[in-house]
Amino acid sequence: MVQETENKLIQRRIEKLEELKKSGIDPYFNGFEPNAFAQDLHDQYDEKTKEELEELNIPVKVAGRIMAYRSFGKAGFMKLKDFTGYIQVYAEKKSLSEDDFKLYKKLDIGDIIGVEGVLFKTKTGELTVKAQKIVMLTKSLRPLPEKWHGLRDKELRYRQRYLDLIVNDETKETVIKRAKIISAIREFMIKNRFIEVETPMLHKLVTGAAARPFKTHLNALDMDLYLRIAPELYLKRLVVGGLERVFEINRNFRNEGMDLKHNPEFTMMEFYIAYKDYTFLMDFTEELFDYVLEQLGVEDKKIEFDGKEIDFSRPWRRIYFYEGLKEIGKVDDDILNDKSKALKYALELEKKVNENMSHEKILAEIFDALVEPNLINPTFVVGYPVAISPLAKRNRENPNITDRFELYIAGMEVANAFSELNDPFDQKERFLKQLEERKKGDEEASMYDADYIRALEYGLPPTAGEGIGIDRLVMLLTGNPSIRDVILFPLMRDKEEE
RNA sequence: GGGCCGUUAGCUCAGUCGGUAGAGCAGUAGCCUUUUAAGCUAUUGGCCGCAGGUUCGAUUCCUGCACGGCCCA
Repeated sequence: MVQETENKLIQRRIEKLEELKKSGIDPYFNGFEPNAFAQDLHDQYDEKTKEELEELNIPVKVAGRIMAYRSFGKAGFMKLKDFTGYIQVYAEKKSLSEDDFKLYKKLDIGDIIGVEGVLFKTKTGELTVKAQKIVMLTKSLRPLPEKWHGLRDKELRYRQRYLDLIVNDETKETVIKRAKIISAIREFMIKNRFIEVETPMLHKLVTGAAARPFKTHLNALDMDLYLRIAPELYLKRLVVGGLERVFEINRNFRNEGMDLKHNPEFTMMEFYIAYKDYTFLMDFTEELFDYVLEQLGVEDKKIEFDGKEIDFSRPWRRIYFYEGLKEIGKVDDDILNDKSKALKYALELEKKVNENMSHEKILAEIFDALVEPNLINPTFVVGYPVAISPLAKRNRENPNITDRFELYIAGMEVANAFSELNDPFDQKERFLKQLEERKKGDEEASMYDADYIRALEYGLPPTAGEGIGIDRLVMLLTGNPSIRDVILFPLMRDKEEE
């Protein structure tokens, strides 16, 4: 329900809109094209002196939203915002037609206008457009948040992101930086001869990660489907098909809780490269980050995140999973060796575990609680147990662990990678093991994918694959400790409205 | 899922030891031709998140609910 007073503020603007129409002005006029953007004008002319600008007498056409309006009788200033930045406009009676001056006096903060005029510098040296013509382009009917404090309410910022973007420049900067990060990643992949592909979002089977899926239904075929939790098996099918270097940057959907680090839909890059193994991926990941940091202009390889300094200088720390538990988690040997002791310990840590879980899965929960938060600088955790790595290749020396790593930064899991299991017999066994886990109540366990086994029987070359959580990477590089601040429209509960 | 905190004008926030509210900005009416959160004068604007309880009386106290934030799982 629109509040009574808000109604009045809107009502007043609707009246202004009607007045405009009456005086023959189209409040949604689409015939004005700017020939300059705010930031470009500053870049080109900020260095020029007042006198030089007067001499040059440069005509410009700018357009944007009115963010500030300061008027005194027969003249005034407006701050106009376009997608590049801000440019000030000076409107004075003697430089405008009578109609345009009248229009100027009726403008509201939030209106989108076009201005034709010449550049000059004010007393205080600010580059400004002296208006000779003002055109109403879009009348704004709702009042903007306050100019000084802006929009602070996180709930409103997420629900009405358009408003957040109008008012809070940091939000726009995060969006732009996110785009830059993704472009840099894409460039790096393409430079390394990867091919970008898109694989299905609608899956018949839940595979490729340990997570609960969203269910949906295709009416035409009366078929139940799942939104994908990972593209993994499709991408590896492509490697079987001879696309030896593929990557996909796209959304995954996981039906699980939401918090600072989780949104039900999130963006991930997965990539696969034939004839390489997981040790290659560690080096490659370091190079990728190097490239992205370079593109962002981070020269010292250090960033600050959530009050912590994070140093991306190479090489990054590498530690075995079991070693991490012992050395960082201070977990005793008998917990590592005895499932019942591990279970008891995990319960003491208030983790959601039960006796149906494998020993390794319980250890992974303990790892989450005790080791993960302490991995601040980039750290590769290597050698995850087979039992919790159903798609990873076994280590040759120790068949109980896999050639797999996870990358942790600032206490967050940022990447997961391994040498791909390409032995169809072993893969079949692992799938069957997962089915058992499912029967025991593990809803996150993988389903059996027979077609994928068939693909492996044709032959998957030795391949290394990795997934990198893009949202978390963007969080790190933009300094936002909440995933909701790097996703434009994070999922929100419905709020009762009208 | 549990704990703590928040929800008051369009926005940012005060406040009421229980007697139905206030500022700044925005708006409106004036004055003002180089402002930078422009200034000055006057002024409009409130189901104090929703529902119930206690009370002569609740925006305030209690309970429940909704939404959000933080912490834990």
